[in-house]
Amino acid sequence: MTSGPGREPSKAVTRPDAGTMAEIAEATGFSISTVSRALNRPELVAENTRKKVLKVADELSFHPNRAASGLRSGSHRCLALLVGDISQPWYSMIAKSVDTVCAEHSFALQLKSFGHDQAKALSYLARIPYEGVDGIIINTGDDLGSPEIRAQLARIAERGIHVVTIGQTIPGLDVPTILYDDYCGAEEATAHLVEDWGVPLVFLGAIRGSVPAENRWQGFSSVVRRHGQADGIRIVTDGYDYKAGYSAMSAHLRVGPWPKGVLASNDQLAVGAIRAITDLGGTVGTDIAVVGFGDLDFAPYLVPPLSSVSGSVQEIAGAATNRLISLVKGEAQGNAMPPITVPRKLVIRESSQPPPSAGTADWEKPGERHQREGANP
Amino acid sequence: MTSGPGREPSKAVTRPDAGTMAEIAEATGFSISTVSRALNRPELVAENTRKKVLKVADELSFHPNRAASGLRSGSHRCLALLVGDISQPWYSMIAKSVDTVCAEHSFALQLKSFGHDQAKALSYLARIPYEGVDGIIINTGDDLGSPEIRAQLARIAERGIHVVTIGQTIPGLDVPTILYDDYCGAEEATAHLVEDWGVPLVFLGAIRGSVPAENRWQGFSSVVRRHGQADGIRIVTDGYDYKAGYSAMSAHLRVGPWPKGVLASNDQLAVGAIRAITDLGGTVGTDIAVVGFGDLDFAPYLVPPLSSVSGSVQEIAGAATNRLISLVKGEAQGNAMPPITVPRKLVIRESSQPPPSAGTADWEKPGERHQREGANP
DNA sequence: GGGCCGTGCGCAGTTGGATTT
DNA sequence: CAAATCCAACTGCGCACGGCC
Repeated sequence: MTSGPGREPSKAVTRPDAGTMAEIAEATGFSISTVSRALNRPELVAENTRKKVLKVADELSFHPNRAASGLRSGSHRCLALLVGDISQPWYSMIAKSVDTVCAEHSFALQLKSFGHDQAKALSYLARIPYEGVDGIIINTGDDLGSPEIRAQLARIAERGIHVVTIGQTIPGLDVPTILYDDYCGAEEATAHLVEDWGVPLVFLGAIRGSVPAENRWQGFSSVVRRHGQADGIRIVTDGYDYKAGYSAMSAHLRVGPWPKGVLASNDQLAVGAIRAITDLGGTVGTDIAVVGFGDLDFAPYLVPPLSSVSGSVQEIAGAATNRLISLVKGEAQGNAMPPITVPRKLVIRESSQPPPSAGTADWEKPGERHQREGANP
Repeated sequence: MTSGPGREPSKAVTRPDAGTMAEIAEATGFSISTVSRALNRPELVAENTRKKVLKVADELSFHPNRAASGLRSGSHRCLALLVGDISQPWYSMIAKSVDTVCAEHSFALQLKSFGHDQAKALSYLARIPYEGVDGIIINTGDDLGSPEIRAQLARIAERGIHVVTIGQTIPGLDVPTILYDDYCGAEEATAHLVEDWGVPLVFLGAIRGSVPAENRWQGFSSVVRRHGQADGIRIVTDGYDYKAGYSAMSAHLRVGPWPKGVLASNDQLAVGAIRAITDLGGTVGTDIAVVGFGDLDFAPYLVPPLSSVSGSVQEIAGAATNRLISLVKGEAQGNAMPPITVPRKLVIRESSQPPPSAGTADWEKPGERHQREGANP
């Protein structure tokens, strides 16, 4: 098989001309290590040689091989994003913002979507230490307090891989966290419903094990309680998608007196609820009010436009990513980062605008609605 | 600083007990290479030693370091997914399916969402050869035919990194592709509209440079032409989101006679269009029909439920990912993979169900609608 | 003398310390 | 001696070779 005195082993076959530091070294006459320093620590290299190296590097459109540089230095310039389910709008918006910030810092991003399946989350976490990842952002509504998850997270932290969470703290693990002020957001929305629509109200969505949903429920019930309604009514849904909202709401409406308003734990549930109400002959925004959480892109464009508790996704995801990158680069200490709480703000649209009885005139003219709407989609 | 005769260099500080092959070797008494063989090529190792190695590996919950093994072997067991915009439902559904298949094969997945920005796409592609990625799945409606993009793709292919595309072929680049039969899907939807609603009809969404949208437009106009309507009317939108559909549809409805029906290039545009029609006093499903493309999760739960041209995302994303993994593993040759075309199927809901004039009785009873609807959400 | 195993090198960089001017 | 550069070791793993029973 040996054919001639060629000095290359088997390399040229698989990846021709990989554009390595060795090539730059050969082209410039410097050693590989000088090339490396010229690129990474310019202050240690003479002005002139640095220029030469950079010039050749540019000509070869050289980028360092992530795997190789990470191997020795321990820094792979790569983050991981672990989310409940990337196909849900909320998580995909988070992913977009995280990806954007990563790209700005020329970090790569690994995606791990565990479909709200604890076992899958666990297996993803177990592999993290070997993935060549410097840090991980965790965002899910699911409860991460289980001993197995916490054990894996401890292992990860032990290996020097940094962790940042969005939306919930993990008991026993002291990592930077970005939170929404869901409690206050729910309070504001509930106050609006009580004042403009009255009681009873129902809360849609608090299944067990969801941390943000629990906060929203607490905010809701605190306001309801203040108005003499015990804790308020809680409709437990089987999941967080459109269908879950539809099913749970339908079931509730069929068996008892209708509430005056609904606060849903996210916009998908709200959409399902609106459909259920409509199906049963109700008119949302007239007979009954619906408010969602998240203020997804589609909220202003639904029929009727959906009121929702908004919050800047960019802000929350950007903050998380920037913090993680700071940690990874060693520019900051995790315990020196106070938790951030991002405010929520209620956006009122037709699905919960005060009913005709309490409202003003010109309410029926469709042309005008658009005017009002244009302001805050 | 040197305190005592400790024999470790500086390792223990940064990442204590990394769980390497060296540790397994030490624990079992075998050499590192034997451990490696026991794990990767069991047939070359004695039954007994293999068992011992596997046992210890399991106890240490050992996984090979991706960076290191990829460095030497050239296979990183990692794919990249390049999408137009991960925050759009379509792409996030694709991402979910791709992630799932990757996890099944214990491949990692890098996410690159370029926000429909050609420059960003280009910079992502330029870095691909250095990211430690074995292959890349490209899915976007944007036209990838530009010379710069094609040059980068050629470089990528040259490095032995495999490419698979979803939704469009790239001229001059012979890579496996999975397509939807958008042309036929549009034909079916348009035929339905013509027969049940009549003409004129409008097509919403064909901005320049979107390949699937172009196919949908062609399918639409071929049917319309057959009914003596020249090419049909095409409303060009400024993007693909809810807002674009709303703006374009509003503008169109204000200036001319209303069409009998609308075929939108995706469901987001359809939602925007429905809102525009409603705002201007129309009733979707009675005065005018709307059909979308994609059949997103929310379609059955909108008011009115949205007709849409569906197609299995799992099928398309799964096929693409499996093909790419086959290529990477060397189990197949790219040119031996015929293009797959996944069928589309029209799902009719209330937004385009035949109008009262042509329909039967009991059409107004809301309770009944749900019955009809329950069949196919 | 053919299974079984260890040695040594290479992958593409990074880094501490030695070497050169 | 200080600035600039180089040498050699090292990262975790895979593979060709060769040695040993």
